Amino acid sequence: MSPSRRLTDAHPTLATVAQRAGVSRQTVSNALNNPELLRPDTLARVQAVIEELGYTPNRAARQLRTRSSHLIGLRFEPAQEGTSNAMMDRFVHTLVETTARTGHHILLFSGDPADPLDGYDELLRATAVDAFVITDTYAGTPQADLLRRVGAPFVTFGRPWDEPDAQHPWVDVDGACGARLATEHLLEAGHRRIAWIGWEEESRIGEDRRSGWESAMDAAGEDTGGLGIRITDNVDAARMAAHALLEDPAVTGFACASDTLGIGVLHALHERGLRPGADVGVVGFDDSMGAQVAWPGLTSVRQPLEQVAVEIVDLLHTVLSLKPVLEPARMLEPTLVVRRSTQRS
Amino acid sequence: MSPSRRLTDAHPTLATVAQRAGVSRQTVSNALNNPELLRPDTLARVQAVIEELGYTPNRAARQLRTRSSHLIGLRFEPAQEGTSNAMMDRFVHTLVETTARTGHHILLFSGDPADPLDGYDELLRATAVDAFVITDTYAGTPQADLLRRVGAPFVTFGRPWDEPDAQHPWVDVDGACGARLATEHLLEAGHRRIAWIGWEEESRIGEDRRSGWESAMDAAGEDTGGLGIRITDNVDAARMAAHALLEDPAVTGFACASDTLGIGVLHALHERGLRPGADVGVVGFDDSMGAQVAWPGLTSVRQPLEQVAVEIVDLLHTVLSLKPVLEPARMLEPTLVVRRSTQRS
DNA sequence: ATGAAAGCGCTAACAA
DNA sequence: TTGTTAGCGCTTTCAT
Repeated sequence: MSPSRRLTDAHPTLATVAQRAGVSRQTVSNALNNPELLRPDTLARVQAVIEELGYTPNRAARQLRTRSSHLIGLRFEPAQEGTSNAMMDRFVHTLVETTARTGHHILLFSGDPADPLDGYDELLRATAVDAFVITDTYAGTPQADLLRRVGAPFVTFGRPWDEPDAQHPWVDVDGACGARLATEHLLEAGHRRIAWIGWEEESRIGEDRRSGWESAMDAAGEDTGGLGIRITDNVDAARMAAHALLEDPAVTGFACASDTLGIGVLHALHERGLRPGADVGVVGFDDSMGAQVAWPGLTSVRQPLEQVAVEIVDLLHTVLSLKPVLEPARMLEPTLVVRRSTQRS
Repeated sequence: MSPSRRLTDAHPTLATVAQRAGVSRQTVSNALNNPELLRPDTLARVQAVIEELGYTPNRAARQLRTRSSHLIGLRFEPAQEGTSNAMMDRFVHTLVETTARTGHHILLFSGDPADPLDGYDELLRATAVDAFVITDTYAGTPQADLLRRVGAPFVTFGRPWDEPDAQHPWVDVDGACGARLATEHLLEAGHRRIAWIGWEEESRIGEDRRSGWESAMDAAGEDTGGLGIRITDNVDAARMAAHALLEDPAVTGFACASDTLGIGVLHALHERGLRPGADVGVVGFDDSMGAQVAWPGLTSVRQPLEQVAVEIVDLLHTVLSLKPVLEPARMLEPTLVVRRSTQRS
């Protein structure tokens, strides 16, 4: 058995490479960061030694010198309103992959859930990260205010609800558009009295989505009176709300603010012996695992999370390069994933 | 509007604090790292200045000097076999919180999915991380071999299937125990012929779980012939497998390797007009969102992911402190979350 | 108990 | 095109 080695052992440095290649340390540094400055043969020689020794620049030293850690901070919360865990996973994965393309990594940190600002300042003062991605913007954007104040680069996933003309870069998904898509889809299937089951009024995301339902109904000349319900995000609450609404046999469509709510409606239909799709159309929101496995399949609005991540990284690079941000606000459109809960046949 | 400031501006350093407090830089450093060396009044004075200036030591400089980044590397994959996205989320969150308590952060990196080793070596050579947490151990542990070879500290979530006496520290959840729990629960509810719907034979995790079903059935004196099915992890495959098994009316129980499979069984019952719980008992695995929202509620085996994370961090600290690891292999037991799919009433 | 000196590995600025 | 010098902010060692 070979002796256990510590991480620190035997790491070649610039000096090792330089000596071996018969050049100065600076030349090796240039070979890495400004290869066009070297004569081709010198470059080749240096690169060969780098390869041979398996040399990788020490991050700490580089960071100390350049004041750039190539680390992007992301405060990692448990499930958030409007963003189920699995959604975060899709988002974060693309974020990791996309930032990796420019040698950046994601640094996860935690913070007191009661204090949306917790954690940011310390990482900043320690110069541990170059920038932040902020995801919990649904309750205002105090983090954005803080970071703007201290001049730290950041991009948010989520628009600044309370300050529509805040100048910071953000990417968001148009929830109203998603709900409109859902409602129009139900209208096309022949449903007229389409109910909305959404979240409490305090939820900005919830109200935004609801507005999409309203506008689609208005455009179709349908009355929404008594059809818009606000409840907590919970299967049973939705089940009971659906039962109440279904007392009126004219109600044959449900657009919901989440898959959880949509599944609650499905349960109510089941209990009433109504057939999802054939008798009553139901659309959820988020295209979560629940929507995929629910019986008989729940049509749902899917957010382009991968694209959100890509756009965020793009904005991040612009911000970090100190270039002016041409399009600091980017709204992406969700799509509808059709399953049997809205199919008549 | 205040002028935009770069991250680098105006960060106080040791020297700033020292000057302000009228001591040497060294004394400030000691105030931070060896406060017991200072006279109480000096310490108080220095701490006051640190507080006043909002000083936080520069990570890069400290890392360069101490060769410790306080960063833990975690390769972030999309959904993995046996670990749904939402599960990873629960696990990672606790990991972030627990490591934070000792000033560590999680660094996410990606790697070529086809190469389980991709990414590790580079971070190691750059001395970017102090240690790794490895989660994708279901297909062997080549990463562990690599890291052991180069002497890098790490802990795996998942036992070394192919090398049962590998000496590296790991934490895992006893899947056989979980399946046994599920099967015994069904037996207690009065079911005798209990089928197993699991994954393909190549899956170590799948075979481990299956063995728990077998041992529980054996202990109860029940024959398992023809009752153990191996399919891909997919609702429809499970639905069809369940239909086939239900041709034998004596089959009234299903233990499954995942919630997806359990939900497939629920769909089959529904199509046959059988009542989950009352007529046929079904148990899933993972306690995912699907199990919670499935109609009428799917009993499921829940992994103690939070505890897994805590144990991993504990092992990590031991390894990083170069102390001998007393209990390098830790097997945790899952629990059963009972819902209506196994309730007779 | 406190201070001075040295150096971790790198790159920016300048000199050759 | 390449080499020399200096210094990023910190901690370790040794002297006081």
